[in-house]
Amino acid sequence: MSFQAVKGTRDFYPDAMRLRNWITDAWRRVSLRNGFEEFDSPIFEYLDLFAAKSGPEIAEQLFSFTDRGGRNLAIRPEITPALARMVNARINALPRPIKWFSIPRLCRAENPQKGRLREFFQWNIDIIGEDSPLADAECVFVAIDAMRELGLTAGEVAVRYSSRALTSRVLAAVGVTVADVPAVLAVLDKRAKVPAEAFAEMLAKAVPDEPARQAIGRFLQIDNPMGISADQLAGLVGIQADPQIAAAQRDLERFARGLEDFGAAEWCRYDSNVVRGLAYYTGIVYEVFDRDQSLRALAGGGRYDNLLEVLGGPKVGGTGFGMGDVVLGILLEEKGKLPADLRNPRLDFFVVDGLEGQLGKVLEVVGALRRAGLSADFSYKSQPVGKQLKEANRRGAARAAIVKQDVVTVKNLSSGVQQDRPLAEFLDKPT
RNA sequence: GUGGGUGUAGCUCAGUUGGUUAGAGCACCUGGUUGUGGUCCAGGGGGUCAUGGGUUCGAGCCCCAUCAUCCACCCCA
Repeated sequence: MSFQAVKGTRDFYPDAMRLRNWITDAWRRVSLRNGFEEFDSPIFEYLDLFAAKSGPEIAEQLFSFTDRGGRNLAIRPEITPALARMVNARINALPRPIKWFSIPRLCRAENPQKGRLREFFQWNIDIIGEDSPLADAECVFVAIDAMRELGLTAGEVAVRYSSRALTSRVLAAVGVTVADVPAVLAVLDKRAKVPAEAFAEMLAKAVPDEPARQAIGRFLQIDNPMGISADQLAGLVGIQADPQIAAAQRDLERFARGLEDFGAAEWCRYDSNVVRGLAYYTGIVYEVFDRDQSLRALAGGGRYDNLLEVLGGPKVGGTGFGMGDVVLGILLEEKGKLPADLRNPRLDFFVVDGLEGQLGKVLEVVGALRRAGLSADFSYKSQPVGKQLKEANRRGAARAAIVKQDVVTVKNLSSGVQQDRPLAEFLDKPT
């Protein structure tokens, strides 16, 4: 009888674990320096929490089960509902804006393929209780800050953003009913992913009215809706000017200016094709992509002003993004960004028995080093100095401490330089 | 759920129209050599050739089924 890891899951052997930590450590570092606090939630929740946010169909796409008390539970496929739940529970006590981050382990019952597994880690950055588009801009800045931290450049990844508020209002203005807007948005989301004819066909099905379709086409051509007035935009599309459209434009404009002030503008551009699926987004939305666009999105996010309310809280808006470890890992690997020294664990000292037969003294030295906060290891086997140094080298030790009668020879294993020191002194002050 | 590709050692892969006890490199273990390491040499462990059936005198190789995995579609919080 032999077992293997479940479909779509990964074992993290030490090599892979170092890589995972390298990424999550960077996420954590970046979060903290941008003023975010870490939180976490249980790995399973009531199924209804996810169903309330995403509809009952979601149950098919997550791992759910019934506990012995008859409760319907599910492993979290995302952490945002839990975030909303936690914030709602203390909404009046938390100082705002609430800037929180998390690096949860998530599971989704989908078929695995490139960049998509059934279990993964996802970095989440959220700002709740701040309506200004500057909060959205700050989130994008944080995403870019992380890209840079991991060694990626503006030539390798890009952020594409748009405004769901603007797009929705324009659709309404050309005559798409409120009920049909989600379906049309779903079609727009396909624009860059399917051939032009296929897109035209899908759009014709969703919007039977020919003039309305042409107006939508004109809107999609606009590549700088924040650089023109509401009247100009209305004129270009062929619709009536609308205060809500003007408001959405102003938000986009403040968002774009914020990105510029943050020094992040070169990473970002407006793209009307960005819609973000059928999610709960209400305002600015964005995705981070590799420039070659050979992979899935590295991250996606946007503003969600109704989510807390939908989950039983007050109408407090939020904005944020999620970034998964899988696609990011593939991109970093493909671009050769993984640091070479991830191959070896760091070891400050490897303690060598220089006289073969005084393991006790070796342990004494190892203990002293470890108490001093240095990483140190040794060989269990009694063997010649040469073999021990071979092991030290294999273990990636920076230095070897060769213990003799009353002397320790400290050898730098990269330069080969070595120096004798009295044992007592070394034990007292190893560095 | 649908379609396609691939399954031989821990990893990357050889394996001739089907022909004895299935191989290499890397990794691992042991020993030797190098003044105290990175080199080099020798040896070793490890494979029911994914699984089950079939064809054949004979199957890693051909056929069928199953399973796994990868890629794409659906979906994508």
